[in-house]
Amino acid sequence: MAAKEHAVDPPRDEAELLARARALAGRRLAEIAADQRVTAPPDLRHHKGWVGQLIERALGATAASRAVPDFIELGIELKTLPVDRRGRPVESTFVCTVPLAEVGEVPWERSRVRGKLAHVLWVVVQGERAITVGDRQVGAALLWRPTAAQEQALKDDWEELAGIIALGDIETITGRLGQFLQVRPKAAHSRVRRRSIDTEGEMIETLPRGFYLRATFTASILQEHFALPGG
Amino acid sequence: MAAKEHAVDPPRDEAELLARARALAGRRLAEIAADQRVTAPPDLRHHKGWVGQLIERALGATAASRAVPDFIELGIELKTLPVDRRGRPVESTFVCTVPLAEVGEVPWERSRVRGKLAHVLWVVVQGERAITVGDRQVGAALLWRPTAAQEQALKDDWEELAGIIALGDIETITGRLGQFLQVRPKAAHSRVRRRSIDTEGEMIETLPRGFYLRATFTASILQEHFALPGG
DNA sequence: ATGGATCCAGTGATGGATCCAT
DNA sequence: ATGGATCCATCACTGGATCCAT
Repeated sequence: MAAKEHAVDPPRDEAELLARARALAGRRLAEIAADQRVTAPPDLRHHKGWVGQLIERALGATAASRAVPDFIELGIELKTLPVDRRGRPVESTFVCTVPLAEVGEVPWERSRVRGKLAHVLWVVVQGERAITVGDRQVGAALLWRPTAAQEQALKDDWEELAGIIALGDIETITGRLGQFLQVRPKAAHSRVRRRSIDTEGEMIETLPRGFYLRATFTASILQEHFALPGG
Repeated sequence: MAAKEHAVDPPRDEAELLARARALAGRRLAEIAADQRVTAPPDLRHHKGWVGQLIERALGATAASRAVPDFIELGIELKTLPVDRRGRPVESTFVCTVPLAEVGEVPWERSRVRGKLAHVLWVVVQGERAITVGDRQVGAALLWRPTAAQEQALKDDWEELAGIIALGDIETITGRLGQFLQVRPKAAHSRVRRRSIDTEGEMIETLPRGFYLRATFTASILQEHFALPGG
C-alpha cells in the first residue's frame, strides 16, 4: 500500500514519457528510491531486477510483470541499460522467454521478439559494481525503433534460432549462436525444467531459455545516437 | 517452516491411508489443528478451503495445489464432505475446472473429471454452521470407486455438457443442467474473465467455470455404504 | 568477455471449497 | 435447496535482470 501512495500516473504520450526519463538523468538511484519510500540494496546479487523496477515505477509504467508492453497505451517497452565508465553496455539485454510451442508456428513478423523490440525506451544507468547501487547515476534516455538494417539482422538471427527450436533441437543451442540475438538459459537455476509440446506434438522437458540482445548490439544503438560526427 | 516440523509422511499404501483417515473419526477439528500448530478460524467465510487442507496435511497428502492426485503414488484423490446432523451432504463437491480448449477434443475416458473421480477417499466432516469450526467432528472415511452404473451416469452428464462447450455455447450453460454432474462458476468473483481458444480457433473470454457433483450424488454414495440393510 | 547459472516480485491458474440471495 | 458468487493458499510462469567461473 505504501507503494501506491506515491504512485506516478502513466504518461499520456511519448513526449511526456521521454521528458520524464530525461528528467531522471544525473539523479542517483538512492534519490529516486527515496521518492518511492524504498531503499537501495547494498548490491544486486539478490535483487537483480531492482534497477529496472525502480525506473518503471518512476516513469509510471503500468504492466507489472505481464506479457504486454510496459507502457500499454503507447506500445513502448522500457529497458534499463547498465554501462561502464566509457558508456559501453556491461551486460546483454533480456528480451523475452522462448515460447517453445509458438516458435516455428509464427513468422518473424508476429514473433514476440519483434513485438518487444518494435519500440523501446532505453534508459542508461551506471552499472559498474565498484559503485554502490544507491550512488549509481541515471544517464541518457533514448526512444528507439530498429532501423531496417537492424531489423533485418535481428530477423536473420531469429530465423536461424527459431528453425533449430522448431526442429526440436533446442538442446543443441548455445549462447554462441546469433550475431546480435542469442538464446541463453532463463530460470531460477539449472535444474528447472519446463514442460511443453513441440511441433511434432511430442511432450518435451527443457531448461527454460530466453532471447537476449548481445552487448555489441546495444552498444551500436548508443553509438549511433550519442557519438555523432563531431561529437 | 513451522508447518514442516510436524509434517506427516505420505502413506505407503491404501491400507495405511484408510487407517489414518479412520483414526481421525470422532476427533474435533481444533484438536487436529493443534497437532499442526495452527488454529481453527471462527467461520469459513474467509477460509473456504481450510477444512480440506487441514485433512490433507493430517493424512500426509503431497500434491499441494497441483494438477495431480492428492496421493500421487496411490492415484487417490481426497475430498472432505460436509454433512448435516442426518449425515446428508450440505454442499456440492468441486471436481475440477472446465478446460475449455480440451473439452471437445478428448473423450470421457481421458477427461479430467473421470481421472479425478476414478478413486476417491471421502472424509465426512460435520458441516453445519451452527457448530463452531473447531468443534466440528470428523466422521467416517470411505475409499470409493464409481460403480459401472455411476460411471455411466457421470459420462452421460459429461457428454451433454462437453458437447455444449465444444460448440462454443458455454455461456448458455446453467447449473440446472446435468443429473449428477453440473457446471457452475469457479472464480474469485463474477467479473473475472479468462481467455481461451475454442474448437473453431476463435479467441473467447468467459467466466471460469468448474465441474461439480450434486449433493444428491454424494448422498447416494454415503447411502450405499453406510445405510446397509438392517443398519 | 561472455555463456551458462542464478535471484526476486508479481500475476494468473488451479485446487481447497463454502457463502448467500432467492 | 441450490445456482450463481465468492474467498484463500500455492505453484508455475513471466518479467525485471545480474552474477560469476572460465
